[in-house]
This record gives sequence, structure tokens and C-alpha cells, in this order.
Amino acid sequence: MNTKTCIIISGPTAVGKTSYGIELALKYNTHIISADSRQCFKELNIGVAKPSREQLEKVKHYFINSHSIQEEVNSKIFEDYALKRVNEIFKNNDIAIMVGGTGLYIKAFSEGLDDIPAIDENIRKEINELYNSHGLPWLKHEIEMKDNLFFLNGEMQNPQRMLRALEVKLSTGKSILDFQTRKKAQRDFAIKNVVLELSREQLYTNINNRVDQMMEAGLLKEAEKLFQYRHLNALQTVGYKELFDYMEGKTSLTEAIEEIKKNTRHYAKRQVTWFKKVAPWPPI
RNA sequence: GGUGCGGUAGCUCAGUCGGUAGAGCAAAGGACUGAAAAUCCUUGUGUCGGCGGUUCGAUCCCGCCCCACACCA
Repeated sequence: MNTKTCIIISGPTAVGKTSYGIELALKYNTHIISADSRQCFKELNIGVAKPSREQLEKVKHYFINSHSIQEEVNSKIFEDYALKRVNEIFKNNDIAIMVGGTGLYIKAFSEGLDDIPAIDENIRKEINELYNSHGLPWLKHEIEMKDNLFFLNGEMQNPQRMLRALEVKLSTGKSILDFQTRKKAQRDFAIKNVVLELSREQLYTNINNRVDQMMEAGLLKEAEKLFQYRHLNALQTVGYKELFDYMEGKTSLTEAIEEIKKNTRHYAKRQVTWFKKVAPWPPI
């Protein structure tokens, strides 16, 4: 009988995951693995609401400041990383804590991803360039010709999914749908999910206040330093992209701040939707 | 005070050659297995500023009034 347990704390942004996780980690005298697709980047600080230096000193965190915005980070990389770290923690503890708002990363960690071969970098680049110059009609036609299974059953209105399907097909000769078995991986430890919630009103108040605090803390200056990297995936991030628009003269600063608040609300709403599917423990 | 231009969905506006109206954004709901703070889908009844007039019928034409903006005094 294996007694190892990972407690996963999830929920929308600004709900209070960070401090709750630290409280729990101190109680169990254990470490935290962050499950956040942006806090892992050492170059992003104010805008991604990282734990404070004091908090990071109190409890050891993994996947915080662990990567550079220049590196590729995705759900598969997270799955491998987190599984490795959780086993390290289990050498000295029965309990590990995971804290984060990136639903897909938590799912990858909990249930695993299907094994799809790595994609040739050149194929990905070529497809993206063709899509950028020829647009959606080209992409649709390409998939109809090359991956009819996805054409008939896949998300044919979502360019990102379509590009992924096409790169898998061109790279492996098989449809991405053939890889997606939806079999859940069995982990050799137990998982307990805690989904934090707040009323929509309270959550939105927290978000609006936090954005104001971020601006006071110097988010604009941080974004200015990162302006040259704005094309990177890591910078497709709420709180930065809106300020890049301001720097490029597309909006006023006031408008940019309102956009950050609005986009954060949208983001939080998507997280709420995602985590509705997660079976909570303990029942609150 | 005069002239002009407006007043239509929470916001910005389109439109109806007269048959009670529709886009974007917001808002709400949802999907999501290597970009996930990303990407995508669904949902639109509102005294069409007010009161009269013309008309079978007015949000649309006419008159008066109210409000906003601009210009002239």
C-alpha cells in the first residue's frame, strides 16, 4: 500500500491559491510544485503574481523561476518535470503539494498525455509561415487533403488545434486523433484535488485591485524591458501584451490597464469553467 | 437666442425608400492532450429621447418639446 499523496490546489487567478498552498506546505513540512504556465519564467515577475521572496524562502517551490522565456515550455515538458520533482519530494515526505491555475498542466500531471512523437521543428515553422501568409482557408484545405479524420471530427474552427493536427500528421504520417486514446495514466501515488472558489463579484474585485497593485509595483517598467521579446510565446500573457500595445501607440495607458483587468477576468472565467470538471477533495 | 448635427441593446454605432430592428465590444454559458494567462464555440426585446399629427400601420415622414455636441451671436 502506497501512502504517498499529492494535494493539488487549483482555482482561478486571484482566488488565494499561493498563500493557501504555503500554509498547507508548512503544515505538512513539505515542498510545492507550481502548476503555472507563466510563473516558471524567471524574466516574468510582477505581472504573473509570483509568490513573494519571503514566501519562496519559507517553502521550497519547483517550477518557479525554473525556465527562461527563450525556452520551450509546454504541457508535456511540465508533465515530465513535475513527475520527476514529485518523486524527489516523496523520498523524504508522504505529502507533496501542487499549486496552480493552468488546468491543462494539472491534467497532464494527473492523467498523463498520450505519447505523440516530437515534431520536427522545421515542419512546425513551415506550417506556421504558410498559415500566416495564406490564412484559414489554406489551413482548412490542407487538413481536408492530408488528415480527413481530423477534418471530419476535429475542431475545424480553431486554428491552433488545426495547426497542431497538421504538424502531427505531416511529422508522423498519422492523425493526431489516432494518438489520442484518452486512457488515463495510472500514477503510483494518490491525488487529492482542492479547488478554491470565490463569488464572481469577490473574485473580480480581487482581480481589479491586484492589477492596480501591479501597476504601482512597476509592471510598466518590467514590460518595457521585455518589449523586445514580445513575439515569444511566454509573452503572450495578460498584463504584458496590453502594455506592449500601449508602447506601440495602439492604446492609451488607461485603456491598457482596463484591458488587463478585463482580460484577467476572462482568463479567470475560463479557469472556473475548467476546474468545474475537477472532482474536489475534501468536499467543502 | 439662432443655425447645424445627433439622441436606437450596458457601451460605440449601423439600419429600416413607412410593415415594431442588427453588428462589434461588454456580460453570461461552454469546449479544450505538446502555444493553455493560448485558442475556439454558443447566447441579442430594446418604451428605436418625449408628446402630438399624417397613415390601415411610424423607430423611419411632419410639428412642438426635452437632452447632448459644434458653430454663430
